[in-house]
Parts: sequence; structure tokens; C-alpha cells
Amino acid sequence: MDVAVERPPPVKEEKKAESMEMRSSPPIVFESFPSAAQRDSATNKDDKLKATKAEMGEVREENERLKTLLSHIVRDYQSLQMHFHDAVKVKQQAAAAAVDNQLPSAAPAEAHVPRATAAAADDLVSLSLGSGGYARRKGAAQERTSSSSSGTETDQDDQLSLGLSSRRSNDGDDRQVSRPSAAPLLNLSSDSSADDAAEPRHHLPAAACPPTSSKARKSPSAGVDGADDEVLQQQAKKARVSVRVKCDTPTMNDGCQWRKYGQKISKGNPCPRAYYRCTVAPSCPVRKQVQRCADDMSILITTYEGTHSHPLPPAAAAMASTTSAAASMLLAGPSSSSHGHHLPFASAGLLGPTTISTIASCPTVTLDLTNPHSLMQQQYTSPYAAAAGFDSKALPAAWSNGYLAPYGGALPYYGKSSLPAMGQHFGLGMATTRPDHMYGAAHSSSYLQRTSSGGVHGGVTAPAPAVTDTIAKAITSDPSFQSVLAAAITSYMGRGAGAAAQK
DNA sequence: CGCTTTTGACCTGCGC
DNA sequence: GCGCAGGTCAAAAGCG
Repeated sequence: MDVAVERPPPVKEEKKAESMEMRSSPPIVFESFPSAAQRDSATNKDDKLKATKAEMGEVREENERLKTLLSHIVRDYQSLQMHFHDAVKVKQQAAAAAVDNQLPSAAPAEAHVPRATAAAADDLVSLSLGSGGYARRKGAAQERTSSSSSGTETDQDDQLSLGLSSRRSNDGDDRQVSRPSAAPLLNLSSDSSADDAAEPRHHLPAAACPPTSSKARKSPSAGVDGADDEVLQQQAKKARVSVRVKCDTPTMNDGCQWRKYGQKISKGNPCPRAYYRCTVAPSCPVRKQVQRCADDMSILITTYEGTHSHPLPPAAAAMASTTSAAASMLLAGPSSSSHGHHLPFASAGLLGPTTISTIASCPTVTLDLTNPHSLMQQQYTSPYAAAAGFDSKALPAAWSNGYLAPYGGALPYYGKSSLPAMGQHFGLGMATTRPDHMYGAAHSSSYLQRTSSGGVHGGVTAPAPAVTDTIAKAITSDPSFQSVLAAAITSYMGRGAGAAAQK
């Protein structure tokens, strides 16, 4: 956002350094030349005073600037909220009109979500942005009416809530569903990040920490919970999130540490499929499959399975939220989707190339990032998108190392100190456009940020018109934003897909 | 020396 | 029950 962009930290640091220099120099002078120092002591004090006053003035000015900016942001946010609400309504109506024509019957695998899920718009997962407390989900209660599952479902809801708020809540309560306006709404991967290690997650989906290895499956379940665990594990094992990106490298850097444990030639694809296991923690059940697309070798398909059972590196937190969501949808799905489930964003065209696959009763959410500009072209043309090229190595940059590196914590961190900034980003960036831009923005940021990922490239430097410029600035200036947004999108997809897969 | 990758064998699930 | 395909294991090789 502008705050981050316009403020020139380096300059300020220089100023600070200068003042420090001023303050620190006298003693040196004093020791070397006592008499001269005595003479200058008075003037030094005056200088210090002046410097301090000047500094205060600057701070005051900056404060005013920030205030103005904040008011703009608030206005923008409110505008965005209204736009978003309207847009969702419109899309819902449009989707409802298409219900009868596009029943999800025998929907082919990899069917595009907008098609498959457009039918149902009643189950809306709203994206709560900022402090407005915008109603998060419209159909949550309805979904649960048919639910016979455990409380995990509500917890899943919690996890999937996305809020970008500038407000803070001291409420340590985990239940965020009931208070969508609470600040730390962005809890996409609370199940998979820092608090994972803290306590065993019985409330979480199978996916929480399910040993998905065959060994674990084979081992006789001990205790009463054995059967349940087994079921959960099986479910978790089926939970998959697939990401399609154009990538020249053998695998995309998602922030996690992986070890290859197998490779197979799968039918219908000359390219071998590689199997990786998360090695961040020895017992981590998360695995991923990497395979090149048969049709387009430049496309890398990475399928994630399971949820990390350990604290994650910040860079991997976003990805964890995705796998977590995929896992959670398995539990949420059977009980909530007998009548079909939907991806509101997808059906509303917000997610564009989101796809759902139900191959072999294995719900797979596919995030297609190979053609991310479609929506952007519809909404607006971003020179950044063009500059970025949306090309290879453009793995969801949110997952690459470095973006989140500056942030010391795992994902829950986003719900705290970094949220205000994100809320501002959102408010400013989104308010100037239509909500539909979310997808495009997310993508543009993803592909933009790759340019600075891994320290290989520099930042985005291309000039841009006001709106896109602002958005790009906002996104590129806050690395956490885009990773969070990517995670949010995929999480929502996972949520919807889980239900849709049951159709 | 420890970790990762490779690769053939084995296991499992599913369809016929 | 059989065959196929996907997934996993584990020993050997490679690498830093």
C-alpha cells in the first residue's frame, strides 16, 4: 500500500543515522579536544534540539499523511465492500439462473468450477475484508443442517475464514465464525502451522496430522479411536490440492523441504510422476506429486496431500493452508453437499480457472495458474501482468521462499500484527477496482512477485496507471499479502470443492 | 558421513 | 481371481 511504498524507510534510516551521528560525535570531540568541545557544547545542544524538533516535525507530517491515507483506505474499503456485495449478488443471481442448465451430473473430472458449481449460489462463502464485519457466510448454517459430522466442520469453517482487518481482537477464542469482524480472521492454516506442534489436533480433519503412509495404514489401530482415525486418515489421504503452473524447473519451490521417495511413469503421460515427502518433520504426513502436463510440458502439476504436523516455515504457511483446506473439505463435504456445493468465488468468476476433480472418488482441487490473465483482461489491463509475463518459474510466488521470510512467524502471525497492513492493502487496492479483480490481483501479484523471489530477480519496476500501480505497489510491497491471498483462494476452493465433489 | 536421489520390487485398490 | 495402474518401500548410488 501507499503507506509502505511511499514511505522511504531508507531515507528515514539515514536521518536517524545522521542524528545519531550528531549525538555521538560530541563525546569523541570532547575527548580529543576538550577545550573545543567545551566551546561547542552549547551549539551542539542547540543542534540536537533543532534536529529533534525537525525530526518531530517530520514525524508529525508523516503522521498526518498516514491519517489521510487511513481515511482514504477506510473509504475505499467501504466502497469495496459495497461493490463486492453487489457483485456477489449479481453473480449469484446469474448462477442461479444457470442451475437447471448446468447440473453437475457426471461432471467430468477437471471440470471447471465455474461450470460445475455455478448451479448453486446459496452457499456463499464471503470474503470478509477488513474491519467491516461483513457477513462471512450466508449458507453456513444451512450446510450444517444436514451435517452429522463432528464439530470439526465448524472448525473448518473457522479455518477457512478470511478476514483482512485492521482491527484487533484480544479475544483468544478460536471460534471466528461467530465474529466475522474480528481481526484475526485470516486463519487459513491455523491447523497446519505454528499451533500444530503445540497440541494434537483432534478437532481437525483427518488431515490434521494423519499418517498417510502405508505403514500407518497397515499398523493396527490401537485403542477405541483406531477406527475413527483410520477413516479420517483415509479421508485425509484423499484430500488433494493440485496446482498447475508454468514452471521450467523440475519442481516448484513452495517453501517446504521435500524428499523424493519415488517416481513412476503414469499411464497417458510420458513424463514421470515424482513423489515427494515433507522432511521438515520426520513424521509429517504431507506428500506431493509432481508431474509435467502431457499436453504442455511447460506446465508443472503439483498435487499436495495431507496437512503438515509441524510448525511451518513462514514461506510454507500459505501452502499449508491449501492442503489443510483440501483435507478439511473431506470432512465438511459429505455432510454438507448432498445437494451440491459451490465455490462462490469460482462461480462468480472470481477464481477463474479453478477446477475440481473427483477422479476415483478423490476430490482434488486444482488451481490453474497457467492462464491467470483471463480475468484481468476482462477487468482491466495490468501492465504488471504483462511485464511479469505470467510465465514459467512463476510458481505461486506466495509459496516461494523469501516472500514471507521477513515475517518471523507462521501463519497465525497474519492474524495479528501484519493484518492491518494487509487490510490496508486490500482496502486500497480493491476499492479502486471491482471485487472481481481479486483473482486477477492475486495472480498478478503471484506472478509479479516471482520476480523478486529467491533473490534472483529484482522487484517490479514497470510503470503503471494509477489503479494498477496502486494495486501492484500494495501487493509487491507486502509479501505476505499475496501469499495469504493465494492461500485464501485455494482454501476457499478447497472448501467448495470438498462439497462439490460430493455431488 | 549424512542426506538425497534413483530405481526395481512390492503393496494396494479397482475394474473386469 | 486376475491384471493393471498408482503408490510406496528400501537398497544402492550419488553428492556435498
